[in-house]
Amino acid sequence: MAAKPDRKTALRVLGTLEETYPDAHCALNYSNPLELLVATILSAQCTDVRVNQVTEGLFRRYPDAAAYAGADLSALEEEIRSTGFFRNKARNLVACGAALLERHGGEIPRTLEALTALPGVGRKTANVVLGNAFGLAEGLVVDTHVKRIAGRLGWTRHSDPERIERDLCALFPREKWTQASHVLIFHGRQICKAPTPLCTLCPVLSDCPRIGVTRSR
DNA sequence: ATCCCGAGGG
DNA sequence: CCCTCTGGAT
Repeated sequence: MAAKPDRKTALRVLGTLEETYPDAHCALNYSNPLELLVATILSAQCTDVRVNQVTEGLFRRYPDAAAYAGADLSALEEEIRSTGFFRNKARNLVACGAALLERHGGEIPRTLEALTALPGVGRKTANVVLGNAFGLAEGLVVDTHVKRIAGRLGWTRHSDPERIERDLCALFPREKWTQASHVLIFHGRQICKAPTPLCTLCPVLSDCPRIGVTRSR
């Protein structure tokens, strides 16, 4: 049996990560909820740097939900082509604009349920928007980095992101969820990488179950 | 070849 | 749980 995650240890780890990465923040740094939503939709399998480049011009041409709803699909595809998965993303952005108009008067809804009901918006994107645009996080942002770290630290034994999120929510108080997402993602990108973590540089190595199991450099 | 702050469908 | 969708950087 895997030892169940120790809440006290987990909180200590999180505290250390917060001290180590005081500037950890959302890589898609948009206070406008629509911009954040669009940027996050575009971020699938794409670097945040490229998303920021692409969205820079995009927001001028598509300032609101109506602009996406009425967009020319193939033109939008071309504009976001370099972010990958561009056909899915363009179709979703247009459908999303229409859904925002029909269901929410062109505004961005503020609940997980309403956000995930939008085309192309899953749990991860919804949590990013809720936490960073509204300060109303209903959970943690579980991306590939958070998945990996939660597994390595023994915080979860699940692989399904929804169940991982449940485990992490149980581990940390609600007011820490958004910042926890940021430091975990930052740590995952800089240190606890896949497949080779830079353990010699890791600030929470002494609390990591992988000591003695995994070699690193 | 492998990775990038995923979503939706089988 | 699996698979597909896609381009760009390293």
